[in-house]
Amino acid sequence: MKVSREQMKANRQRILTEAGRLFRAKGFDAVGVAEVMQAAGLTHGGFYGHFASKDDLIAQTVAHMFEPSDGETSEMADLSAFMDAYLSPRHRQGVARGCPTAALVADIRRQGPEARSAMTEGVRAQIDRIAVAISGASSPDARREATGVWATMVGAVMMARTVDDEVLSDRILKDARDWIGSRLESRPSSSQPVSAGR
Amino acid sequence: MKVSREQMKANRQRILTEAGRLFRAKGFDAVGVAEVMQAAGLTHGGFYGHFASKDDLIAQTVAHMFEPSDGETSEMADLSAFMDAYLSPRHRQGVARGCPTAALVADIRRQGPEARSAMTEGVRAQIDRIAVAISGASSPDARREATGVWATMVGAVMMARTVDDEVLSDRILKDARDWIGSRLESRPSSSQPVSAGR
DNA sequence: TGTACATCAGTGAACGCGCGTTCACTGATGTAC
DNA sequence: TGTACATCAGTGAACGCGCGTTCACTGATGTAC
Repeated sequence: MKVSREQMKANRQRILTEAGRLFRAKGFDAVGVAEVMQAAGLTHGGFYGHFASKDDLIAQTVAHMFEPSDGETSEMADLSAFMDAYLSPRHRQGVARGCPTAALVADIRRQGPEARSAMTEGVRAQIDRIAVAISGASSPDARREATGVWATMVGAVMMARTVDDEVLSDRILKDARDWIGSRLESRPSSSQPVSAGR
Repeated sequence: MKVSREQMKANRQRILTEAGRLFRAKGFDAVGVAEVMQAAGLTHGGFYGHFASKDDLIAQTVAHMFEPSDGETSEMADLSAFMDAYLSPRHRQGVARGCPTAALVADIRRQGPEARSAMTEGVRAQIDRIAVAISGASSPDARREATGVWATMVGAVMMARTVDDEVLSDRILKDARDWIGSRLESRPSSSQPVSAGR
């Protein structure tokens, strides 16, 4: 049965949100269209009223995940706190609601151009935010350092998630945090906020 | 038709090698059993004479990729050269023959226990090798630093591979290299070799 | 404001393709004599 | 050493399941009058 235009928009948002969760948790291939629709409280047949194909859903979901969520500014309030949260066991365990970059960099490499370009902008924006948080502006020098910081964070979380030994996993997160910390603490730093994507 | 025992062993090795290439390039899901067998010069029907299932192939391939190849020692000859090669456009482009960790961390997270434990040992061994290369021994302090270095390298290569802007991609590799370099150069360092796996 | 009707979001059955897996068969290997 | 035969690695057709996609249908929405 037909639903109101607002309801339809809400349904579409719900599909994107649930797809974001499921894709992060299981990867694009392991999540079916029917599963996404069911998670959104709909049946699979209606899918093609919202999206042209599964690839289209993937591209739009990636873009959606990188859009700053409502409460967020594009500024990083407290770089140190952000790093603590990012490199925490809690974030390691919460893949489905965690950073889309750490969850999907590898998968997006094999996706279409829209998905890749959405992630590219996400990476660029994140490096800029960290650069501003480090030095107060996005100068080339600050971006250089921000790139190192961001690469370390993403790499550490991904390894910590794959490793099957919790002691090693905890150690990876902690060591990465210390490694970044000792590198940055010798710097003049102004505190600014960051977001990891929704 | 039956083949000699040696031939059969050689076939099995070829299957593992080709599977390693294909899995790194496309991920586990996108590569079929038939495709692997064809790459090894065989037909798909013979697959189950070598492996119990596709999952079994995945587990054994992961283990195989992390075994040091014939010429390699488990020592890292020159850490600086290793980092240069690892964080190079050449390695970024050669996923299929490149580092299994950078190619498959994300995919292995969703695989069975055997695959995960093989990768865990691979990560642990790599951190130890880097620790030895940094400080001459695998002390806790050295491992702490080695973990930061390795996380940065893996994270940078993964992001450089996904980003669709070659300028940004090159910059990520270079900035990560500089970031690590400036961090390590203030340290007393003895040179020792590393391998990235085959 | 109320009524009649065209629109169209969502439903659920069905289709078709690809892929993992099975199996009867083939013919070279390698062993028993 | 040579021969007969049992073994078994590899072949290719076939099966069945899951998943992306299509489509005829339903019934609430929202517009025309």
